[in-house]
Amino acid sequence: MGRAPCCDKANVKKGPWAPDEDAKLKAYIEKHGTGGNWIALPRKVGLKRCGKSCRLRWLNYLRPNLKHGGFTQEEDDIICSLYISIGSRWSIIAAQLPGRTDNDIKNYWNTRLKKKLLGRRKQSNAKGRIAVDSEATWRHDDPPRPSELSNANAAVERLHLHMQLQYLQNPLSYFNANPALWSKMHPLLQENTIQSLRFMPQQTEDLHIPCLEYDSRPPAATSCPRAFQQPISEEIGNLDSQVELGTYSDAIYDDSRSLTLGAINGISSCSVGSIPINYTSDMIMSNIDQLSDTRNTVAELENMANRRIGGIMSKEEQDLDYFESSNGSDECFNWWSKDI
DNA sequence: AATAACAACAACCGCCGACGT
DNA sequence: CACGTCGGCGGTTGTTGTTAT
Repeated sequence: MGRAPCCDKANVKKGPWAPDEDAKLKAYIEKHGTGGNWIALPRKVGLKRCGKSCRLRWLNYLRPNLKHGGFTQEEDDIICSLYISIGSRWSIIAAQLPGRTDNDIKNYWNTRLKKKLLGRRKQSNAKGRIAVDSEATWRHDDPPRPSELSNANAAVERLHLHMQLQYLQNPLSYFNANPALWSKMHPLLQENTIQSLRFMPQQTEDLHIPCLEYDSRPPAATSCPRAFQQPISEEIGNLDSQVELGTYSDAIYDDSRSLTLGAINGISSCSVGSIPINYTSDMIMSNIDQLSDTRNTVAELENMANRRIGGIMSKEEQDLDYFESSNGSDECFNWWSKDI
C-alpha cells in the first residue's frame, strides 16, 4: 500500500494567487514553518490549493529575501558561464545567485539571455538556408522531426555557446573540422557526414571554416576518453554526463573547477577552466556580428549530420565508438589535468 | 484608438528518484 | 519486494503587460 492521495484534484483552485491567499500562506509559514509536509500545508492554512502549488508560490514568490528582475551584468555572466558548463540545471545555477529562484533564472534565460546570445540564427536561416526548426514542412518519411531532436539540439546549443566563447579566447581553436578527425568516427557516421557535405554544393561559399588545422589544444574531444573511463567523480568532483541523439557532450565540475567537452559529428570543442568560466556575456555580445556567419555554418553542418545519423547509432554504440576508436593518450590527459 | 504582435513572468504539468507503507 | 506518493526539478503553457502598426 502507498500513501493517501495528496489532494482532491477536483476541488483545488488553480491559476493566479489572490493577495489574501498569499497573505494566509506567508503568515502561516512565517509562524509555523512548512512542517516538512507541503501536501498537508494547504489544509492547515485553510487554502483550497494543491500542496505543490503552495510550495511553488512560497519558493518563487513569497519567500523572504527574494529578488525579482533587474539582473546585473555579473549575474548575466554567471548564468551564461554555468549554463555553458552544466546546461539547464536551473536549481544549481540558482544556488550560485543569492535571492534568485530557479524559475526566475529559467524565465530570464529563455526570454532574454538566450535571445541575446543566439537570436540571430533565425535571421540567417530565413535567407534560404536550411530550416533548423521547421516542424510544419517535415514529411512522414523524413529523418527524425525537430521535436525528436530537441534533446540533441539543447546540447548543440550549449556547444555553440561554448565554441563561441572558445573562439573569442583563441580564434584558432574555435573548432576543428579537419576531415582527418573523422577517421575516429563510426565508419557509417563518417560516411554520412561526408555525404551531408557533398549535398551542399550551393553553399560552398558559406562553408568558410576558420580553422582547418590542429592548434595547441588537444586535437579533439575524442582524444580525451580516459577522463570517462576512469572514475573522475572520485578524482575531481561530481561527474555529470549526457550522451544524446547524434550528439555527445559532457561536463565534469565541482566547486572550484570545471572541464567541459563536446563532439558533434567530428566537430569538437573542449576547454578547461574554473566555474564560472572567465567569459563574459559582454565578450559575446561585442563579437556577435563577427561570429554570426561561422555559427550558422556550423549549425548547418551539425543539423544535417544529426538528421542523417539520428536513429542509426544508439547511445551504447556511440559510447563504444568513442571509447574504442579513440586512443586517449597520457599527453592528452595531462593537458586536461594542467592549467586548471 | 484599436488591435495585433511580442515580451515577460507566473503557474502548471509531467517526470523521476527517494522513500513510506 | 512491490506499489504508490512526495518532493524537487525542468519544460511548457497561460496570462498579463508593453510596444508597434
